[in-house]
Amino acid sequence: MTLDTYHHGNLKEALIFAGLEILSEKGIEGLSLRNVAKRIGVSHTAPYNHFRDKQDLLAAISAAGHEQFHQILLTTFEEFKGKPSELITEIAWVYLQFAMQNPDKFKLMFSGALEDEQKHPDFEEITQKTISLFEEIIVYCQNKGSLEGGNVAKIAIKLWSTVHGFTTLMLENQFPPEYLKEKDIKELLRSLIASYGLSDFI
Amino acid sequence: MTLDTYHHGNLKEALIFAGLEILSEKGIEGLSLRNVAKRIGVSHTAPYNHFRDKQDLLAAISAAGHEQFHQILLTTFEEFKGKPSELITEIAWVYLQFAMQNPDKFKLMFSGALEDEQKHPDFEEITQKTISLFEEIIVYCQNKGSLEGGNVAKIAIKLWSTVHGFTTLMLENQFPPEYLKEKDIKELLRSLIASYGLSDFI
DNA sequence: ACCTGAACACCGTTCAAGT
DNA sequence: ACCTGAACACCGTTCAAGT
Repeated sequence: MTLDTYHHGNLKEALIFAGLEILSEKGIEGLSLRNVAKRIGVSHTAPYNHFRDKQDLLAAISAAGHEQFHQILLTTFEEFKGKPSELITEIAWVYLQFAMQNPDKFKLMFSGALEDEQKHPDFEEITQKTISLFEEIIVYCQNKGSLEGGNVAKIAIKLWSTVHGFTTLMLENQFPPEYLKEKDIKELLRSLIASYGLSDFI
Repeated sequence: MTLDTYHHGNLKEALIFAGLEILSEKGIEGLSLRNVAKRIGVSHTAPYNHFRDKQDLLAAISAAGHEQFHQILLTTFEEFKGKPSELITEIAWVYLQFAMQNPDKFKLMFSGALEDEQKHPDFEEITQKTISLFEEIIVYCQNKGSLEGGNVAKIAIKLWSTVHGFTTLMLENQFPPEYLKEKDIKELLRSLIASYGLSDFI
């Protein structure tokens, strides 16, 4: 109606940000195109000027989540470079924490709401960047002697599978209560990945 | 209209079966209450006589999937009791295969489309049965010396996390292509869980 | 007890129209 | 180039009504 709703300027970024808000407030079920449009006071068809369809908006929101996730991992890497024997455990710990603190964001990022990911280059790029960071951390730990040697891809698959599996099973409440009674979760995580050859200890 | 659509008899089972069909044909996105009702020629409100809401139908469909999954695991256990050193690998292999062959069924079963699972006793029961089977297999392998000793719950968490993580990451195409170029997947799975102390080999 | 049809408040998407 | 509003085909859910 009035001019300030017109030519919003950075409508695209506003839509992504609103999407992240709705995601944490109402979950992935409550995230609709009409919802995010209404939140920033724009017609429900306006998003189509910036996104091909809902999938395209979801990919952008997911990519924003991956940017945040990558930043957290990078910070943890820098922080624990001096303690290589604790580094992998710490990475696993922030992985789990990110998922528990942002459950719906994490689900959107990793569980396949995105069907044709290759169609969204921004998403592909940040995802590849995180995988490269994972590999960098693995090689760093190998050189410091706190992780078994050998093929990096194979160790990446092992560690990532273990941590991701534990995280998703925790997130979806699949573990029976008696599995989690014993110790604190961080200690459990540490023992999970201890099998992968932490040769020297603290 | 005519009498044969009336008093369908076993409408509840028919709805669950139709749901499983739609799930494998059109995926989880294409599974709606109106959809499954239409498939068996009943009004779109008829399901409400047998299910509280859509969640309740989804829980029943998921439970049916878990029944099938449990049967597969049980068969594999019986089949490989004579080869304890291969048993865990074989269980992991059918776990992965079930997921790859029934992707949307697997996602419905494990990724949290069900929110309040404790409200669905059938679902809870079959899920607990499968976990008990897992534990039974672990203890069997421990006694045969093909798996490390120690707390069963902890080993269950380890193995399940690894296999489930690998499976979901495979399912969602999260691994970059170069991770999977090397060898065949079953060999990769075997090496993934080899760290968990397969003391004697074939 | 079990099923139907109208009704309501939501969706994603397309399209002609406005600036 | 960017935004709007009507329109269409779908949803889940409720409710009065039928047998």
